Amino acid sequence: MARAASTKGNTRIQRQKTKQILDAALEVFSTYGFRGSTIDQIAAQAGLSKPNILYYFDGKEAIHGVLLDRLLHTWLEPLEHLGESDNPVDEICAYVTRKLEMSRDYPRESRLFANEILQGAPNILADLQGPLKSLTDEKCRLIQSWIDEGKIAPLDPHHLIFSIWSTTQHYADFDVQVQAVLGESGADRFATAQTHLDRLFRSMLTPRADHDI
Amino acid sequence: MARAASTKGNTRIQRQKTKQILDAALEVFSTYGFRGSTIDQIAAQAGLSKPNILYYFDGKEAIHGVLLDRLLHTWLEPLEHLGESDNPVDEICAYVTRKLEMSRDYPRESRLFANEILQGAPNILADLQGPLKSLTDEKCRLIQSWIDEGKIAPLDPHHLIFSIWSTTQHYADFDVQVQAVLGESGADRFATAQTHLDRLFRSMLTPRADHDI
DNA sequence: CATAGTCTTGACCATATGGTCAGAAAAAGA
DNA sequence: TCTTTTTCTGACCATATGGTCAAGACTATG
Repeated sequence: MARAASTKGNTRIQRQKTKQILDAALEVFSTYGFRGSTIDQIAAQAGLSKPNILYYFDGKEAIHGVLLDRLLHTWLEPLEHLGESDNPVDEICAYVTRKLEMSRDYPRESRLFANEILQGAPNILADLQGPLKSLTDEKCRLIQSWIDEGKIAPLDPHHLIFSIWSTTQHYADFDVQVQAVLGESGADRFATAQTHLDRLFRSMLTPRADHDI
Repeated sequence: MARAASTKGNTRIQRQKTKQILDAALEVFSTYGFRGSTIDQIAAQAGLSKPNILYYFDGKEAIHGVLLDRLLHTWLEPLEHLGESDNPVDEICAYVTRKLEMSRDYPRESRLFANEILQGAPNILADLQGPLKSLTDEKCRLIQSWIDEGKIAPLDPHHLIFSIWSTTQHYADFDVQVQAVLGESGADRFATAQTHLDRLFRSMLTPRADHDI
């Protein structure tokens, strides 16, 4: 009867099929973007018929919407865990590591997000200006306090976060380019990236004698 | 009569209209991606009729192809200028600055490129594996020589380049997010980013005493 | 100004795509 | 088993979109 507009989850079959569809949709949307994807593609990927897809979801946009909702949650989580610490440099580097691991383990989510932002974030602009901005501002105040205490080198917290996001997500969003440029030696790209990024941010964050800068 | 398959350029009108169309197409493609864009959109943006667009180009894909060709040239140029220098740190930082300026001045080109890579680079994969890889490898050897001479700190040249690309292009590709997070204070985002990135890469590149690492 | 060549467009076509629907098939209850 | 509910599908519809074409409008030039 009356049920959630876009997410069924009562029956066993409903749970299984919705999951199946969302996984297929993530695969397709993250590869071709929203407008570049078709319900038929999603159906084929999920091994279901098109009308069957539309039996579980109210339309192409509804599927996309559910994916974006879940994505935002997943995406914000690591930053939420950036907390108080005796050693802020390690704390931030741990965040970098975590973000890189997400690029390695959830590249589809990263590309879905990138696609959405690239096209002007038509569906998640409010979330960016609301929850994301709030959380980011909060963490920037924390970082600023570390700077004031002299625990990390002085820098612009917001841009530090942008640098972390961009460098780590690059390995998911631009993986094709990364692999093309690295060629044969690209097999261990995430391991070498980990070493590189840790060194990059550690060297920037570690406070040093005044005369160095 | 016989003329270039996709680029007319003989008559004055031809030059003007092709330019007009390419500019409109860049606007549209960079915003909605290839499959998300329609010839009608491009026509509207260019102030021309759809058949008129198709009079100058052999189809949607041909327009996209021309844009990608030009893009690759424009995109590789800054890296080509990374050359010998007494002060490698300044040289690399100048490259960072140049890349950031390109994000500021040519955001559409950056997004067109990002869209193409995100979707698996179907049209430029060969260029990535060929010219781009060659150029990158060459510059990495140069960077490695600087490392060997002790002029810059030891690091992975390829990943250094990835970090430069990602951090600078982020300000074009993810501008919506950057502005959402920065809010009111985002007006001077490119200026503050410049300061931040210069500091970031300078601190990583500057060699220091062994005991520091 | 007449003519050849260039440019432009309204009308049209074929296909792709999002979405609907009536009814069949399968599960779940009784 | 019989009934009810849920799940599934072939056939279908309306629209959007890439692309064509014949004919008209314009431009340069002899």
